[in-house]
Amino acid sequence: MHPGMNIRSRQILEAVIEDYITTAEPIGSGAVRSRHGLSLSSATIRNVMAELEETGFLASPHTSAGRIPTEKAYRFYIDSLLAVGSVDRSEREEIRKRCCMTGKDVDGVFREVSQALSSVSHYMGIVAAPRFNSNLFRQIDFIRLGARRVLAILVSQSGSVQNRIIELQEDVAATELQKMANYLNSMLHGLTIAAVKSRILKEMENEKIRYDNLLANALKLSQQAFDEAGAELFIEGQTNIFDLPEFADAEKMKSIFRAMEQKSQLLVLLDSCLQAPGVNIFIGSESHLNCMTGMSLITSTYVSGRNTLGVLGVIGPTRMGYSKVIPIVDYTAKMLTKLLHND
Amino acid sequence: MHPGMNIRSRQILEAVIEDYITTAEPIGSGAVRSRHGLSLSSATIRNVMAELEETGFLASPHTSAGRIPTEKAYRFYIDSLLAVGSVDRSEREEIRKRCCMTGKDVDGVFREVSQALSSVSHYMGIVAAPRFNSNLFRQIDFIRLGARRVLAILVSQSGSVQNRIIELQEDVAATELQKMANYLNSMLHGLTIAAVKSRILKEMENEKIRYDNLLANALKLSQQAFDEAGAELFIEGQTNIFDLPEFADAEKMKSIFRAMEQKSQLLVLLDSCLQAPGVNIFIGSESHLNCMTGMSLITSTYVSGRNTLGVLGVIGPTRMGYSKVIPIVDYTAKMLTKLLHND
DNA sequence: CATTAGCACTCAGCCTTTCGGAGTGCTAAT
DNA sequence: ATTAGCACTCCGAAAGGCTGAGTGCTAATG
Repeated sequence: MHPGMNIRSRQILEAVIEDYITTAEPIGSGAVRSRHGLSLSSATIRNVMAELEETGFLASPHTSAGRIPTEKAYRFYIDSLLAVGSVDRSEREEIRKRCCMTGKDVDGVFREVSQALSSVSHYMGIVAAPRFNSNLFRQIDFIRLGARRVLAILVSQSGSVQNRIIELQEDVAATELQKMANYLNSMLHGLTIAAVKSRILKEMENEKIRYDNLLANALKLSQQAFDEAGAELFIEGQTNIFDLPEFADAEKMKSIFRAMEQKSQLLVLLDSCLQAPGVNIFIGSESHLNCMTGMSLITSTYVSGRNTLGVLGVIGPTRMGYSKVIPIVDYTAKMLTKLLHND
Repeated sequence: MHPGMNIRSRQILEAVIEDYITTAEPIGSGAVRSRHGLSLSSATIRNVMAELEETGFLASPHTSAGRIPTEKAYRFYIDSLLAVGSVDRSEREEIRKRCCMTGKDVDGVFREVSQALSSVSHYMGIVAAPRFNSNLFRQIDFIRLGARRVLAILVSQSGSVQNRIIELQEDVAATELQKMANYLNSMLHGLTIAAVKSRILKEMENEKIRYDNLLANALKLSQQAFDEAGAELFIEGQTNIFDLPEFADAEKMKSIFRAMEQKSQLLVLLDSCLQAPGVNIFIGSESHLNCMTGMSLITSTYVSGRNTLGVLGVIGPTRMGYSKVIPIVDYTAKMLTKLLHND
């Protein structure tokens, strides 16, 4: 329980927050009274609201407007007041329907899940694909595209496929490439991609192999093939936030789109969620990203066995419908976990 | 030469168009005179401009504003007036620098080219990847992900990689999958993907094969693997158009983003360019897409040998800097052509 | 002593009015 | 044919006024 926060204050704070979430407009004392059947006069509510402003839970845009919740208020709301709802049948249905893999690209699955999140929540859906690095190696293939050009195809245990084009110094025959792939496949079987990388470096030191032209080349090739790629982030439903009144103004739209364009900052934030299993919530500045001003992020992790694979979530305004969205994110993460489980 | 269009009218029309391209504001008779050193009075210019309005080349937003060019004017400008410039050294440099394949994903190459287009033109870059269908088959691979889940990896001659997750009725061993892939690879070698599909259907009719469980299953699998995927369209630099004054208003931003989200309409338009080699220009409504109101599209095709592979281009406002952008699109298309050429 | 009615006060948002400037079309002079 | 001159139009910014929602304070009330 928060100091200086009796039952009545909590009720009023809750009322303000919930009304503000639905209307996006400052809430006045009268509105609290009429919309929540409190047997109090607006004057009393005004007194309480003034108090809540003093303690930092409410703020007023200007003297004669109603009050709006501060980040502190949302935090308190989520930690102490919020009754987390459940996911509607129809929404569950939609998420489930979209969570199917057959006939899709692996990336396509993540994109689809991201779309599901955005469509059900009406905010932006976001899915960070598993870091390729922490995945288990499954297979490598080299395909000769041209005289000096090779396509490397990497497949991980979870089924992610990456491909890289590699330019060579000299021509290599297709049969040679096949041999190289065979050699690498047997050597690297069952290692994590991270381990693969260090193994390749170690092998390259090996005197015997150094003088075997084929193997030396194979290692050089594979080294390029495993070069770190930018982790993939699927953000969908950006146009959803266009309809929110707080982003009606062109300047704010700009800044949000700019922010979503450079995904690296977001990735850092999402990565930090990998350590914290379950649902995480970042309200406004809690994310320490200035691109997230006025926005909140709800995340959850999807796993495979004991391994945390990745993070997904919803980005919306700070006044987002937490009681609805939290269970949606939770449910979707569980669905994706189930989906990725190869029995 | 256009009827009723003498030298002076052309000069004035050109002046209005070029000024409007740089300022985005209606151009008055005075502005034409002062900014273009014409030895004519503004009154004369006014007369000419009134004439140009009659013939449909200019329009005035209201009585006491200057004139803005119509689509007809842009069309005339491009067909008859425009001195197509060349690409600046520094811009060529940037495009060239970005057009490199090593270490990239195949899709990554197209995305990068799209980014190059947007960054150099300051509008939106757009690249349609080659239609998988018209590509030549190179290789198929099946990887067993789990008891009833198989990952199919398709590689085309050009190096595009597609992967599909396929759910099976029953478990299939990895060695079986290998055999299936071998069978398909030898059968389908050198066909176009379109031919592959019909070949598979035909084979499935074959009585002998019908009763060979392995082969029958292989065909069923491959059929799913070759199921049409949405063609890929890479649109980059959407935030560039935020800075254009004509899209400063929130409503217009919305509509553009909505339009870019559903890429299918654009794909149809781009597909139509596949037939017309070289640079194509669609001014405003010429694209017959209402999502392109007020926007123009400049495209060019990239090829491999005699085959047209795909289309790339730039989307900007109708008042875009054609003399700059046309050579950029042209140059980039040629770079991509060169890039994709496997010697 | 907590609660409430009453009241003066504030201020964003909207509407209206005003006004200047940029640009036009027309006419008469060159 | 060209141009100077002039009356006219109309956008858009600036300024003023009004309204209504909402506040804080005070004094009355149970």
